[in-house]
Amino acid sequence: MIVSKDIVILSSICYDITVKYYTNLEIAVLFRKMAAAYQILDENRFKIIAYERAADSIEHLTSEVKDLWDDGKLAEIPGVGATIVGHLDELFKTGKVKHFESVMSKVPQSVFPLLSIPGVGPKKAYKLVKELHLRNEKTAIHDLQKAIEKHKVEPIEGFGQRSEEVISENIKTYRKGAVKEKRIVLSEADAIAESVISYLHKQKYVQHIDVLGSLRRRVATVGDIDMAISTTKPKEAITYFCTYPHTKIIEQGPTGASLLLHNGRQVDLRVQDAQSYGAMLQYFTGSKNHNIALRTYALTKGLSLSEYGIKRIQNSEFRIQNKDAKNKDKERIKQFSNEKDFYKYLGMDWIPPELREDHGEIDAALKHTLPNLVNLPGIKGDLHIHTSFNLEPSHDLGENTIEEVLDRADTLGYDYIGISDHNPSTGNHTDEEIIRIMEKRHNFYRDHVENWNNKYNKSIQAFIMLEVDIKPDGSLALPKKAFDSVDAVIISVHSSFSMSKDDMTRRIKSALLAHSKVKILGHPTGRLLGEREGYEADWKEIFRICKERSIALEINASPYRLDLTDALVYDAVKLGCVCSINTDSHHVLEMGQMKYGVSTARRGWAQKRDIINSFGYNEMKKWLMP
DNA sequence: GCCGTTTTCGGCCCGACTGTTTTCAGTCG
Repeated sequence: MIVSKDIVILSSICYDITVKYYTNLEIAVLFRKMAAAYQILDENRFKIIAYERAADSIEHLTSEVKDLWDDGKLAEIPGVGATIVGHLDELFKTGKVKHFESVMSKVPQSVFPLLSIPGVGPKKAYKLVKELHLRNEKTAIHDLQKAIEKHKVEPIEGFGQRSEEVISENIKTYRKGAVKEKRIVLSEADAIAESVISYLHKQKYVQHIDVLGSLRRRVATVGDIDMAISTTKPKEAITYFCTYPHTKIIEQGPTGASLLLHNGRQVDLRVQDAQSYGAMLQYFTGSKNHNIALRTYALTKGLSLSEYGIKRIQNSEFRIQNKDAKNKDKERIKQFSNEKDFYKYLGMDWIPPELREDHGEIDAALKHTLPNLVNLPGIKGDLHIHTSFNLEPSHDLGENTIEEVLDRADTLGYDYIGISDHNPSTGNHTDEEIIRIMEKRHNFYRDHVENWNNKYNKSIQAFIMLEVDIKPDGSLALPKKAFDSVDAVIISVHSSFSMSKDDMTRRIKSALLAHSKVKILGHPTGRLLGEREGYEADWKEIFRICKERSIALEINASPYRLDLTDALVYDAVKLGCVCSINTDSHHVLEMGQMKYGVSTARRGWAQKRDIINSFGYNEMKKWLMP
């Protein structure tokens, strides 16, 4: 979950520097700084929450706030009301917000870097800055460490010997870079989770194990790995969990424990008995915003939700009176052994974890209009596979032969595949050479696929496709005549990523219109998780053309890409576009990564009808080669 | 400061843990 911690990652973006263009992330950071400042100034806590909400919501937006401002649509952002619209207006017009400046002037800037230390929030940071006279924003953490060495923190009111030690330790953790900033991709998180799960399964008193949090929701990147078990022996289970190889026990209590593993990842375990396991799953799956929305709704029905179950409340006064009568409350709590019943009790359908982001799923669950999401068994083929056939491309060849690819497709139960090697390099060949290579390739695949099917008495169909580069000017890196040797093509950007939004939009648009055999736009945003942000483009415009020309948007299933992103899948599907979930495999093992693309599609509310490779072969052929 | 599922005022999610405390504040998820 996003907390004020990432304020410091961008500490170079000082609020008072006047810049003309603010990115969403910069605005989110600015708002979180405002929330922290308000906390220090003891402002109304709901105002603080409002700024944090607005920051979250802006950070996860698919369009740029600046563009919404241009279109006068700022108020459509959830959590952004009249006041913040006014502030953003001022920010975009003048590069600053007078009200923010006046608030910031009351708070020493050196508190903000301290917020990146785990366990240090705005209040503690402020106290430390004030008592220790930490005036320099750039050296604040270093200066704090020095003060700790001289034991100057211990005597400060509200601190003590133990907190001095803890802060010192946490500064070291932060310095090592072990703190949250580095999220990992789903496949890595899966591997860690599987290892812990098999370790826990060795104990017979462990009944159920489930992965929770962002990993269960299949978010593209994961911070902590959350899991839950139901057991008859909670105490033993937690003690046993803490024997899993680790560098540090971060926390250990009667309801769970957190470990820091050798690889720097944190694993949180929650423990519950079987009767309340459903409520626990629901609660720790999140997202935070989904749970807040769900609880807000429940309150209107006089119900209060927690990880233990659901209890009836009369009014808020009653709640306060009963705060100390906790045990009594627990007796009256309605327990749920599974999630379905939990949601049912609230009058709604069970919500698939991938949808739990407070994007309208609660409303849909109440009205019984949740989408029937696409799933892995519904996938009939993979249209983006590279083989080792050497057509002298400008990018990587695949590592396996067409036969090995067909073997694997058979194992995966596919009806068809698309062979989509990179186009022959244009620099090293004349057009005539490329046309000859492409003809040779076509015959090669036709013969080899037929032979393979005859040999094994199978009937896997292969579309002979190609992944063609979109050149910087928007033309395609394949001579017109060479299109005769393919059934259809995927077009992708593989170079010149840093272009202006307008230029990139023009480039992609012209490539989409370049040839009638263009049927798929490959990894549309070009992002590489943890390495490269996707480029910007006018997606609405691109989606519009794709819909018009019957071109699918690829959901590239590589866990390092997941591109289209979930949020853009949502937009695309809503506009009536179709998508194609492809693995872009360069090795047959990667063909197993289809599940990551499927979960991304599900997070984008995609149904079977929105995904072309859930079509059977005949329908697919009709769509791909009209 | 937001928002309307009790709709333009009066609410706003809930609990665990930690450390410094003797009933609570701060932080976290």
